[in-house]
Amino acid sequence: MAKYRQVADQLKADIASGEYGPGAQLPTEPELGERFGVSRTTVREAIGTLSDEGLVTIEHGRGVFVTPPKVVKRLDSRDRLSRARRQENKGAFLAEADKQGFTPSSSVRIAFEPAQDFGEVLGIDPEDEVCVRDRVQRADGKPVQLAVSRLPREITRGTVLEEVTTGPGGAYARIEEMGYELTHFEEIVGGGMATAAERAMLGEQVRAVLRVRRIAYAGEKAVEVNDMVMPADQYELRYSFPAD
Amino acid sequence: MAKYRQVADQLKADIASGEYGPGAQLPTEPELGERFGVSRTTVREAIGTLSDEGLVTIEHGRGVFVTPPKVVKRLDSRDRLSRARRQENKGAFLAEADKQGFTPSSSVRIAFEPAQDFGEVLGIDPEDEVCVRDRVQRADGKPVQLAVSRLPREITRGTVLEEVTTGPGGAYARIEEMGYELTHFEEIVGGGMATAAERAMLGEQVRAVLRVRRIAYAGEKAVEVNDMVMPADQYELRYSFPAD
DNA sequence: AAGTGGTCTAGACCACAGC
DNA sequence: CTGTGGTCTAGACCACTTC
Repeated sequence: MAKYRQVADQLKADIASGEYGPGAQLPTEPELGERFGVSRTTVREAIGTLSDEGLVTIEHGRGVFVTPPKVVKRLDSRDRLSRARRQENKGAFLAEADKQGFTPSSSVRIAFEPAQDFGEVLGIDPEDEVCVRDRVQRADGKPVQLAVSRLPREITRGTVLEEVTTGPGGAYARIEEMGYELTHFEEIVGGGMATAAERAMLGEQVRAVLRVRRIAYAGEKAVEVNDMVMPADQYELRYSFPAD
Repeated sequence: MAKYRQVADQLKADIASGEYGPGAQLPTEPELGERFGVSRTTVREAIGTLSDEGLVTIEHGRGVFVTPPKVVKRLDSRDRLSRARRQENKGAFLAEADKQGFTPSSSVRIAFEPAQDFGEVLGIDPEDEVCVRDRVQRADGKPVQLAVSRLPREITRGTVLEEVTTGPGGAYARIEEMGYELTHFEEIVGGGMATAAERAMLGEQVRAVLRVRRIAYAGEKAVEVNDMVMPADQYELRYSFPAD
C-alpha cells in the first residue's frame, strides 16, 4: 500500500482512539515526516486525504487541527416554508435561524437579466427579463449558504421584490400579496465538490456541497426558482411523504 | 496567483471553449508541463483540482479525459416508493431501472446484529437484534449505489426478508404482508466526500457522495432504516410538498 | 523573527493499459 | 515493450500567523 495511505490510516486511527481529540493540533508536517520516515510531501498527501474527508481542518500558518463535530443545521423544508411561518413574519432563512438559535444576516445583490436557460423552468420566454436576487446568508457572521433566486419580472416589476429588503415574511409573502397564491414547492437535491468561486465565498476549507434547486409554484405556474449551495457537512435536509 | 491555479484555469477555459470536447483526451502531464513551463508536479496539482470538480476523469495508464455529461438518475422518491409501484411488483431500485432504462443487478449480504445506535431510530432496545441487508446495486453492471437496510428482527424473523431475494414488489411489499401497513417515509439527505472504502466499491474516481437515510413508518412505528450512499454527480433527488 | 502550512522544482522509480 | 498516470524524495522559497 502507498506510504501516504499508511500515514493517513495511522493518523485516522490516532484520531479515532482519542490520541488527538476534537480541536487538538496534529504534529507539524516535518515532525510527522520524521516520525513516519517519509518526506514532507508524502505527509502532506496523507493530510490532504484527511482534510478531504473532513477529519481535519488545515489552517495556513497555524497548523492542522482535528475537526470538532459539526453543528448540523437540520432543514425540514415543509415546515420551514409553511404559510404559518410566513404569517409569523418569518422568511425561510429567518425561520431557520429562529429554530436553531443563530444570528442571521445576509447581503443581497439585485440584477435584471434575460431568463435564458431559466425560461424553461419558469415557463417564460428565454428573452423575457427575470429579477435575480443573489444572496450570501450568514450565521453568526459566517457565510453558510449561497442562494440565487430568479423571478419573472412580470411579477416583480415595481414591487419591493426588486429591493434589497423584502419585508416581513420574506419574498414568498410578497409574492402571495401580488396575487400568486403559492400551492406547492419542488426541491431537487444534488451535490458535488465546491468550485473555487464557492470556496472563496463559503470558506476555503469547504469540500463537498449540497446543491438544492427549489421551485415555488402558484398552481401550474412557477413563480420562483432558487438555487442554493451549502457546505455538505453543515446541513441535513429532511423530507416526509406519504406511502401511497 | 499560484501557477497550478493558472494552469487549471487555462485548462478549464480550453474545455469550456470546446478545444477539448467531451471525452477528449488531454495532453499528457509532461506535455502540459512543457507547454506551460512548469514541472509535472504542478501540472498534476492543476489536473487534481479539475478532477475534484468532476471536469475531467483520470484513468491510470491511459490518460486524462474530459468527463462527458453525466446521465443523471432522477429519483422522485414519492413516486418511486408508491404503493402503486409495489403493486406492479417493482421494488424501489427496480422501479428506477424501469423508468431510466438501465439493467439493474445487485448483490446482498445478510447479517444479524444488535441494533446499537439504530435502536433509537427504530424504537427498539439497543440490544435487540436487527436484520441487516447490505446491498451493492448496479446499473448495467456498474455499482451506482450502496444501501444498508436495518429492520427489527421481530418483524423479519422466519420471513423471506432474511433471505437474499425478497420477491415481487421488494422488501416493502413483504413488510406490508407481515401486517405493517406503511403510512409514510422520511428521508434525511446529507452529503460529503466518499471515504476510501466507498471509493473502493463505487469507483476510485468518485469524489462527492449523497448520503440518504430513509425511514419507513407503519403509523408511529419505524419498521426500516435504510442508509444509502450514491455518487453525487450521478443522482438528483426530487421532492414535492404543499405550500401550506 | 520564528514557526506553520502553501507552492514548486528536477528527478527517480512503480503500476497499469494496450499493442 | 512503450506510454500513461501514481508515488516519493530532498530541497528551496513563499505566505500567513503569532510573538
